Amino acid sequence: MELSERKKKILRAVVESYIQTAEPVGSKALAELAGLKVSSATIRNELAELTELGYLEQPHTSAGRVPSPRGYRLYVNELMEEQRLSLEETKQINEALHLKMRELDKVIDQAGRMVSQLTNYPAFALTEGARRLTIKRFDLILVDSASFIAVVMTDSSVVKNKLFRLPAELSEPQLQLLTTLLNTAFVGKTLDQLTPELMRVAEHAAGSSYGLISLVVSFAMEVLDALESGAVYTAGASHILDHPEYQDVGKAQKLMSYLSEDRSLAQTLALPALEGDDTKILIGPENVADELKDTSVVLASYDIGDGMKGVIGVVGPTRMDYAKVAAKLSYVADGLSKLFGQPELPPGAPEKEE
Amino acid sequence: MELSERKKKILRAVVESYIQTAEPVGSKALAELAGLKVSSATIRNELAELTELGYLEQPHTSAGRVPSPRGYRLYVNELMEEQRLSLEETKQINEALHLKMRELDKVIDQAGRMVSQLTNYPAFALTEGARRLTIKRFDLILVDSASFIAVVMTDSSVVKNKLFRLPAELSEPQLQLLTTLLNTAFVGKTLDQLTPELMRVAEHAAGSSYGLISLVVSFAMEVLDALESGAVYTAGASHILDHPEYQDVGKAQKLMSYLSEDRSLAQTLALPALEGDDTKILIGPENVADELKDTSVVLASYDIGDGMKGVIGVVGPTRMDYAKVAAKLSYVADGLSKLFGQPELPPGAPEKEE
DNA sequence: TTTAGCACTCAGGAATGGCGAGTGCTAAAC
DNA sequence: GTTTAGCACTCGCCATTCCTGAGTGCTAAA
Repeated sequence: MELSERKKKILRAVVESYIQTAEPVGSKALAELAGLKVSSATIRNELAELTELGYLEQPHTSAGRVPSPRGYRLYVNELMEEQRLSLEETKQINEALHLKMRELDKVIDQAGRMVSQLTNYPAFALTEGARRLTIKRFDLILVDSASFIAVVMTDSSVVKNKLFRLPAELSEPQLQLLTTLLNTAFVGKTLDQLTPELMRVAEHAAGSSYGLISLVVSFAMEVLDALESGAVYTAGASHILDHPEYQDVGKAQKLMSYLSEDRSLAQTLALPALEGDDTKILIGPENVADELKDTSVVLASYDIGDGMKGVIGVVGPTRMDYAKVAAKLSYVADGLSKLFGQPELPPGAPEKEE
Repeated sequence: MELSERKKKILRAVVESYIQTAEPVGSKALAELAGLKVSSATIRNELAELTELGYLEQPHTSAGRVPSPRGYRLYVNELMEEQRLSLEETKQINEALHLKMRELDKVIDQAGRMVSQLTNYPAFALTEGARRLTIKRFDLILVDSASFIAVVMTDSSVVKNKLFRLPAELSEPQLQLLTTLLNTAFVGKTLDQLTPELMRVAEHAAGSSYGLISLVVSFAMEVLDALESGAVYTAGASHILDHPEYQDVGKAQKLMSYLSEDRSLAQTLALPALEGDDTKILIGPENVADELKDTSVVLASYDIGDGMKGVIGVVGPTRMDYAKVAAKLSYVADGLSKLFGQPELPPGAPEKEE
């Protein structure tokens, strides 16, 4: 059954007022607020029906009404107006995203922090790890006679490095030899294929090199493993204390400790978000995780190129300003996608804006 | 005036009991607990004197005693027994430190998290940034015909990289030329010396290369800047909610927001800690920062080689288990120093244990 | 110097009562 | 049929009061 226009209008007013004040809203306040030219009594009747239909709840008999999860759902689906960000906000976001050294993990971490700051809710960002990666190239750079840096590049174009200090001297030619050896024996192999036997063979070919091959390959394996298993960043957990629903320290603590468990976050939240393309909103009991049953989550996914995806999201009380949060979040997610897709333009070249 | 043995014994018992229970401790409980063969009345007299001397405080007339900051100070200086870590704990710490890819920032971040988890207090770790750094070497690696990776190495042997995507093709010889150019013109220069003019000259010498020189040098400048200004990592802020002194959400929030301000953390806490070598304990009002006046901080410094230092620390209520925290913290700090000083041993080589 | 005894203090919890916001229902008005 | 005014009723919140018990300081005896 479709709700009458007036009921919708009232429901919307209840939700928006409650989002602002965190106080149950009564018939009298609504009569003034909702732009309807009816008395509080009429509104009371409507409220009673909306309550019966399950869109509103009453904390106790003599209190005003509060939206139920179902009420929020209806609001989000049908009544909420898409929020446009101000020019200033978009500018701010763009700048923040383009700033700083652009290493994959740094940017994503940064984006999470930014979203948290922007919305005043805790935020998280995660990258999916799924595809089997391989090493595309090894480089060894001599630092001084007793140390060198190994640079490995994966086929997803991520580069990681590590400094190795040696117990003995090493010459440039030796290093060259090692490099060639590494590049012929280990490039293009997945994690499983980098077997101990393979290492032993290569080690043998290298002659007396203090087991350097194994060291570098182990490092490469660590890199592959870390990338394939994805990463989780959280930021701004302390923001939950800003909101009156978490005056109860126990509640706040529960949510916080949930947020700091990277693994459960990834598993219970990443899955639903990666399916659709759009922004997703999960309201209270719609969440799978028990810890989030009275919490809402707004999610947006982004592309990091190469077919891989990530999710960025915000957690807050069900009384969350969904319109604003969703707008900001999806703008940031789009920004991330573009960032990873777009070629690096030299400063002189014409820039594309939209 | 030196305190009598008995007074010390009582003070110590008060501190330790209060650390455990967070409840003011009364004369009767002390009579049983403190291993003294005197009655509660005697203890009352002693307590009264200790209170007069400023080592204890009374929340209100009819409550037990609580250590004052001065009491804690005496406890820390003279009465506290150094805590030895269990073998299991040291093992756990060592493993955690040696795990994972060993990039400077990752390790330090990791160490902070570990300390927080180990102590159940919020922790932070920061690296000092002071010395003027220079770039020691540039490497450009072709990824495919339209992108390359720039690898820069500083004279402190830190390596950072960034992927550049180009709007046009680029060949291996071109890249070689650029590399040589970069290495002759910009190596050994400090941040200030990397002037726009210098860049323009080099750009000219490179001919038509889409302003790539500037791009790479800008990146190098970002790297230098980031390294010179140091970094701050915080972890486990949510742990403050575990402790009853922060049942008051307002207090918790204040401390949390202080902890998330990297800058003030670095300035007000780093300075005192970097002077001495040992573990430092700052109790309540001994802290410079107003936000920490009723909070204690335990600090330990570590070496990251090359004359540079860092600080790792823990924040908690004055009722903190100083002995345990200090032990763990200094163990981790030592571990870090060793980690950065020690050569990388190949797996076959004999390992030194202590 | 230590101890037992005792009157005193005061925070914290339970019990009480008034207040007011908000409701549901009824009956009249549109 | 819908809307409105009126009114009795409910119940959370707040302030007040009272009571209890832990812990104290003081005094006088051991």
